[in-house]
Amino acid sequence: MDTKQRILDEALTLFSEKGYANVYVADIAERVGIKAPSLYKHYKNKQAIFDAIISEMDQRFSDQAKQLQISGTDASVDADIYKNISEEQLIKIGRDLFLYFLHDDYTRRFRKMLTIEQFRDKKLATVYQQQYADMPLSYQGMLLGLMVSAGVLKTDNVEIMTLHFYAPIYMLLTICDRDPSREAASLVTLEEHIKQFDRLYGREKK
Amino acid sequence: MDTKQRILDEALTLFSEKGYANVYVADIAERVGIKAPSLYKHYKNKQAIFDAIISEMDQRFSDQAKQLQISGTDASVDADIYKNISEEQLIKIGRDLFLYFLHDDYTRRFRKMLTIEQFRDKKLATVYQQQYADMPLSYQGMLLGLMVSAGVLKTDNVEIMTLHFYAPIYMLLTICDRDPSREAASLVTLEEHIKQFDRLYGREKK
DNA sequence: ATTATAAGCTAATTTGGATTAGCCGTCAAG
DNA sequence: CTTGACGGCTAATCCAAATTAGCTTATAAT
Repeated sequence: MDTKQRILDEALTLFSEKGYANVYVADIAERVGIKAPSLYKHYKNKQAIFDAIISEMDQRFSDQAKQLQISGTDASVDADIYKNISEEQLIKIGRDLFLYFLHDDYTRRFRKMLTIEQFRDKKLATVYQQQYADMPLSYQGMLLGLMVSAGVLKTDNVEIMTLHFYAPIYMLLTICDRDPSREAASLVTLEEHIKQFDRLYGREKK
Repeated sequence: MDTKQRILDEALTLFSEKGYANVYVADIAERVGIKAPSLYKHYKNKQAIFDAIISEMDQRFSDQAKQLQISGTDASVDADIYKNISEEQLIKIGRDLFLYFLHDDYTRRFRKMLTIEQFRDKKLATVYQQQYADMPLSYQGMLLGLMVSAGVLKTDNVEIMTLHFYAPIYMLLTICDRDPSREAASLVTLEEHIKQFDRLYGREKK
């Protein structure tokens, strides 16, 4: 990774831990292994570093959205995948979503930074909203909707069902962001959550 | 309210909107209607203002915890209140919880400030965790547990049931914090959530 | 009445941290 | 081989904000 990119990377790490205002350009430089004034060979000023992070994020997120769109259409094409989905597979979906959000380095740092900065900038609030509320809900909603069509799950309100699926995952995620030592316990809870979800919405009632 | 208290109040408002580092003592002073140097007649420095807010918060929260403890014990004494609880009453419980968290001025500002500062200070993360995750879960868990005992709700895992009740409320709350214009829609969703919750866990399956 | 204290003000002062100036070595293109 | 762009450095400089100094007024206690 070249210096210009490493600056973004280290800056993002620091911003996600302390917030923009509490990070000194000297800190960023030190982590990159250069002196503060050298940063200015790459970016006009501190704000420009932040802006570059945001536009990189925009890029990644829109790429990702496209990917989801595609895999979304693909998924609806061979919807019969979901006909015979098992509880284990449902657990896997939830667990993968959770662990991706929690461990993917970029995602995790972006989310934490957005968490800190969301109230200062309406745009950031909107990005957060889309990325961690609206988009997961609509994407998961589509998947679960397929399962409803396939008859694996049953409900007359897919939206609320999706909320019931995703909100606990989201909440556990914010808990682990705040205190990573709770990850193990959260994974157990997550699994129980999905089992219960499956029992509640699955065709067979016990 | 005397000046000393008004300083805390205005500082909290500003901290909850911009975060500690982005608030200037001159801003706080202006809102109080005095000049910045006069603040120092009341507090040693900016940090002391923040600390005073935190210790006031500690106080309020521990008072509140005591209250809940008491009303908790009371509630279990006359547990039969919950025998005949209706769907409307369940909705009211969720709605009241949601609107209290969302509109109570102190609670709302504290929560937003904690949201911003949580990653900088382990103690703040812990307070957030207790206040908006663990305590609501244990308190609501107790209430729902009573309803299970009373036979109104049915589950073999009260903890997960409580998560299913509370996590959507929590998520809608963070959505509204981020964008208050979504409050109306969130209230509708909230109501549907609880109706569905009641159907899922209620004794009568439709 | 006198004085002490509280609480405000204006005018410095201090300071931390971002930014700029200007110099130097390296290396690729001509 | 030489030049110019790139990316680094040290040593200023600048500036916004926190904080301090020191004066003033009001009020309450002696």
